[in-house]
Amino acid sequence: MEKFWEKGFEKTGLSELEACTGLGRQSLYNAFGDKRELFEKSLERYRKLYLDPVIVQLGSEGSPTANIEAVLDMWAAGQSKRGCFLSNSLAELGAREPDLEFFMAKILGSIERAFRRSLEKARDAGELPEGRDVKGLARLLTTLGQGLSVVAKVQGPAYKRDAISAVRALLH
Amino acid sequence: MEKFWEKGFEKTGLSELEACTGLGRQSLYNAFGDKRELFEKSLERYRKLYLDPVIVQLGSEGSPTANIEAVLDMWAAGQSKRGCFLSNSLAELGAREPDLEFFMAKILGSIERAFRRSLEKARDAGELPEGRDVKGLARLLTTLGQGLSVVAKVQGPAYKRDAISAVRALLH
DNA sequence: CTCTTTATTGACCATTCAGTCAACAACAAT
DNA sequence: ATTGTTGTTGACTGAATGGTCAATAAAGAG
Repeated sequence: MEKFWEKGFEKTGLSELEACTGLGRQSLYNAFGDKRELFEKSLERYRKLYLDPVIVQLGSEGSPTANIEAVLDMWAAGQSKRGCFLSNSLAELGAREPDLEFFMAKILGSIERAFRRSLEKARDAGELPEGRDVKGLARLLTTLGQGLSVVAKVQGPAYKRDAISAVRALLH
Repeated sequence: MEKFWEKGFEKTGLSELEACTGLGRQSLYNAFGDKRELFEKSLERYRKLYLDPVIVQLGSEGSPTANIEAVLDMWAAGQSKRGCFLSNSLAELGAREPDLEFFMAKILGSIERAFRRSLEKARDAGELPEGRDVKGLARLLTTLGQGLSVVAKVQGPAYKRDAISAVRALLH
């Protein structure tokens, strides 16, 4: 996963994958199928390790608004240069790999849905200002997450903090 | 430019570049230097054709808020699957190509600055709600642009419209 | 026309790529 | 010990990569 994450699908050679897994060529193919399948499994692993916690955080007890803010804090603090494996993959493979595209769309959708549920709870609890569109807000926050991962490649953490702090105004 | 835009740096072979430019191999090297330089020139061309109009729009006469909204409209309407050449390149090459990184950071900075100037004008003209942080807002809008280009790879235009419509609330 | 400079062509280079193959080792069951 | 099965190894394949070179063609200058 790490290699695919930092170098992308195309630029990661099978030899590197052998080296970093410790497995031989054929063992890789026995265990995971071809390179694309291995990539998909890496993406799945990334989801479990880095994206599910976001969804869990959003679904946890307590103030939904506070949960969203906690996620924003996570994003502001997260490591920068590598970006988000999902957004890297979206940008690289985009719509050129149909199965991967479907898989990535699903992940993105689950994040959006988690935001949306939190926002609905927030609205129902009166934590959200009047007149906010929860669907639009959920999509904005999801999009913002992807955007942060991109700009963070060339901008420092202060940049992310400022952008995030600006979007908070929509929650108060 | 087109090939680099839709396929990325790694996945675009020199043979393809020969084909789409009509030039032979050596002519390419005489005219542009190596592949990386050619890529940088493509990025420069993209900036001129697609990013400068945004900056011009933001700097034009009339209500600064309306100008920003016009840019948001452009983003909402823009073509989807290919994404933005800049964000594609940021995600693919990120911090691995120092000269390109510097170049891309400069472009991103010019967009942020254009937003910021518009927002300052809007604030001074009283078009902006009280208490808005123009720097943060400029960075949010820039980041949103990059994020839209990423999610648009797997989401339809309605998705972009919703996210954009949500961020508009910060300008009213 | 002739000479010099510039541009174009296509063959060619070493390297790397993803993927395959057959020989080989480890292991279990009998 | 003798099978059969499973997993591992490393050499190998054909294709494609970015980049170079020498020969040819085109164009400009005297």
